[in-house]
Amino acid sequence: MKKVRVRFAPSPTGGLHLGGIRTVLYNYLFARQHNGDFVLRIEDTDQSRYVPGAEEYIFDCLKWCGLEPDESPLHEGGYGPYRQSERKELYKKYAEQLVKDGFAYYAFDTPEELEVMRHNFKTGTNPSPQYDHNIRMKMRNSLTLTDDEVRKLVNENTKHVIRIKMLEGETVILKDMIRGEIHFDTGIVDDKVLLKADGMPTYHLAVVVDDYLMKITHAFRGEEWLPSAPVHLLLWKYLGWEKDMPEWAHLPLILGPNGKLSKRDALKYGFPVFAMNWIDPKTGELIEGFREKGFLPEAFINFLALLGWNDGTEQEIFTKEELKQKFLMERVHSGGAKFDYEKAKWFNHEWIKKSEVRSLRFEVSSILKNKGINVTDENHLDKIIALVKDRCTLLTDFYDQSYFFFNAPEQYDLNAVKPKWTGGKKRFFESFIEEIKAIDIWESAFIEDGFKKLAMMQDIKAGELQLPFRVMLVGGKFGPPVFDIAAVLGKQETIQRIQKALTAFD
RNA sequence: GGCCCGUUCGUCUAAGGGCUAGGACACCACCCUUUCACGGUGGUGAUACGAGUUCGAAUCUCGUACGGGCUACCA
Repeated sequence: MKKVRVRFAPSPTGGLHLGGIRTVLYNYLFARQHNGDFVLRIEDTDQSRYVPGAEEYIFDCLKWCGLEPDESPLHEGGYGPYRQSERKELYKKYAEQLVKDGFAYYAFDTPEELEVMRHNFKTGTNPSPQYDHNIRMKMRNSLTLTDDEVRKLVNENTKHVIRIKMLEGETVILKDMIRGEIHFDTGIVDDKVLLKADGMPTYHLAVVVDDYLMKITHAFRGEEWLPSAPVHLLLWKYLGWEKDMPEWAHLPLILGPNGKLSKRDALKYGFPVFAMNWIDPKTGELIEGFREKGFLPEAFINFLALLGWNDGTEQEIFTKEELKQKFLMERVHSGGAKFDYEKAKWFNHEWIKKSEVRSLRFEVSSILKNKGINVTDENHLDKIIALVKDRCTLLTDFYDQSYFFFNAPEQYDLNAVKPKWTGGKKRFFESFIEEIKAIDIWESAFIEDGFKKLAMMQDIKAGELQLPFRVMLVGGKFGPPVFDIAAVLGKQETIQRIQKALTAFD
């Protein structure tokens, strides 16, 4: 049996968005499930749109998600090079072969001539005429020119492309793992350019040649490729490689509020669409990524996997290991799924709650550090994380939920305290300071016990004292249970904060 | 316009001819908690429409409507 090999082929022209990463994810899961290879190939043949640094960015994203490929420009396997620009000659060879075998032809039409053609043939019922069997005999190509003319043009280095010659009246059948059989009439597909005038291949040629040469067994890509699938199928056939053709699966699209999810949606609706921060090279705009927004990679992978797939049970929280075991391409939906940021946040919340304290240490301390809080005592930090993690939806929430452990309040929510503040309550806290000094075991339950006993002795409801106590410790009506806060703060700090607040309350 | 794909609560989805169409997010109410959350209990809410096949249709077939994608020397 053939070893499973899947590939992902990003183009370094933009950020890696949700749909792209989900495609990587499904590729990755499938490969790992079958002990196969996961190959990353870079589609950089469109030099005009190439963004320097985008390749590194893609690798960083994959690393953060834990979806690193076995073979790529960075981890060479036996089928390199892995950048299409470095395989230029290869594609040319096969394109020429197709011409020789009569499956493709040279076309000398200039962009301007194509423009004229589209304009002239445009009608009410056909707003976008294609370069197809209907009009190719009206254009300048090796089918309409004589052999001598063609030879002359080629020898003079006239700019030309190679186009596939799509037949008329044939039916191509695509077998898709998700969608079943799809029938296409070859006559309705245009004569796609295979090799561009600059000698670079288009996606159509490259994907077929690379998949063959790299021995790819399964090709998973987005649904937007479905309409050009017949071209690829025919190419496999024309090149004589039909028996090696991979199995196909066209993944449903991830939709935004209106249509295919785009970076516009990110800007407009304020949710991330990229794994990591991405700076638009054209506008210089920063588009925030899931990582920077405060997502755990485990949560990110989890909700992405569930956007278009489920295992048939009611389980929603999956580890990568579980996904690897349970993922089934046949259970991927055929309909597109709208991205719901609220649900994505819920997944993150679940993952933060589920995470061990020690696995959050690094992220939390760097978030605090960014806000100017340097954590020195790891033990102290662990206690804080344990206390507040259930209240954090995003990692960045850790700052709002815990800054008061590191800095005594400068201001107090006096409106919450003043109206009910009495001399009796003031005396209570003065004596509570003494009570605290006598507490041997500084733990939440003992502090609470001492607090309540003292309140009872002074004939004040303990409940009425808790809010002032809270405001004394953190400055306002927020935070975890107040005695837990005191316990984490420590005896000395608690006393100091009460004293400081007592003067502020007068 | 043509071609292709799709359509179950607002959103993600389960149910592959047979209980009252199930779960999750969001929303609402109550409980817990003298902060805010977490948590718990409950609630509102869906098979796009029309035919056909069948004892029986969300499920199969056809049509319509709607949504999406493609229609580049971009991927």
